[in-house]
Amino acid sequence: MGGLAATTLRLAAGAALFRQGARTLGLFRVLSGRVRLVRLTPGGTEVPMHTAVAGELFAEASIFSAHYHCDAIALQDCEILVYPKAELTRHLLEKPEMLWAFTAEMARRTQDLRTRLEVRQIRAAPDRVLQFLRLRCDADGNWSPPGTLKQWAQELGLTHEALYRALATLEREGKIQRADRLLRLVTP
Amino acid sequence: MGGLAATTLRLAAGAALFRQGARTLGLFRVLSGRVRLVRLTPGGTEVPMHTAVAGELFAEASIFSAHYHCDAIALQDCEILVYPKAELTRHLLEKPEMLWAFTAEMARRTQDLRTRLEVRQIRAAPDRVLQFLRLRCDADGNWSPPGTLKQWAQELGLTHEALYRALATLEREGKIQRADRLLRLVTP
DNA sequence: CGTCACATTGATGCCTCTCAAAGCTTGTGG
DNA sequence: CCACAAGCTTTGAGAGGCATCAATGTGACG
Repeated sequence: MGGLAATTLRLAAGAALFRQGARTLGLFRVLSGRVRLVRLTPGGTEVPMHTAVAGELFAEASIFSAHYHCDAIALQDCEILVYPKAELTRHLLEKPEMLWAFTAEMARRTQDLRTRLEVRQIRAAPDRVLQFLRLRCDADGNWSPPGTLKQWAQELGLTHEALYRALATLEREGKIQRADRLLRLVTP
Repeated sequence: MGGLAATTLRLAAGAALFRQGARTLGLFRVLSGRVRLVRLTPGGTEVPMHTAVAGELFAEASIFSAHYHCDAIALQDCEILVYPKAELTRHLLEKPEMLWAFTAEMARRTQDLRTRLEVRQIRAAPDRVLQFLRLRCDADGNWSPPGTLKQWAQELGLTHEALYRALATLEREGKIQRADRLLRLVTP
């Protein structure tokens, strides 16, 4: 964001940058670490909506809302850049090509959310994991979860036990291979 | 969309406006009827991403993509307005306030998708239905499903049997009241 | 070396999916 | 006006799988 004033702040692992219902300050860029956006169901379970990694912008939708609809929780120690809402708004309105890029980013978020929804519709845990891997792995079928398996399990909407078992099953069936943290998809 | 060329077309109930993977034409407005955007899981189940009602714009994300990521299926007989992609792009870039409104609409979509994700995380069918109603009902706690209960069940990510049973359970427990198509939420 | 969180496996129960069958509603054609 | 067909609605029975609770192993870090 060339020439846009911004302040940085630090966030310890597990700390909240903002909570659902809080007034929106603006939006954020992750400089280092990872931040997860989660909603809480009435039952109290956390539903991850997005995980922003280093370099990434997040909480875009908050520009158009007076209050946040999610909690933002640091998964690790983080450095965060803050773009104040008012300035950012002015900035975007003055430079249409910037706004265009911003809109394109939001479109990508939409696609990502739709993919999440699609994956969550698959009930069988092994199939859900498999589909997730298919969508995320590189050309060689490799992928590594960024963070713990427990965190990944939340992302998938499974208990961690279910994920462990699913991975064990898939490996037993020869559909994936595991080497330390690396997962390889064995394509038929 | 003032002054933007557009053509209209008709769509019979059940017909597809476009399919996943097809080249993007542009975007659409529903003049009458209802159109559902669905993705297909590898297992073949349809996952509804959005249901556009009369007056609503849909397939916005397609402006930034060469191919559609969803199927668009008419739930009823429909009239659809088509905005060609190239013209629309030019139009949006020339009028920043138009682009701003467009972006705001995308932000709303994002929130809607997140709500969907949140509701789907609730496993127990009665609780899921209840939460859906809480989010959708009016001030008096009333809501009516637009369309059949089967369609609603898909929207909820439940089998229609599970939905019928959940509604029966909720009514038996006095948490909702049913009168023909109308549902009333009994708040404690 | 002790603590704490993650990783893994076991046993149990509940709930949704699946398959099946029977009322009910709507529309169509004779 | 009635008979039939087709699709929605509703309820039943059975099974499989994930959540839950529980216990143990393992790794990192002070």
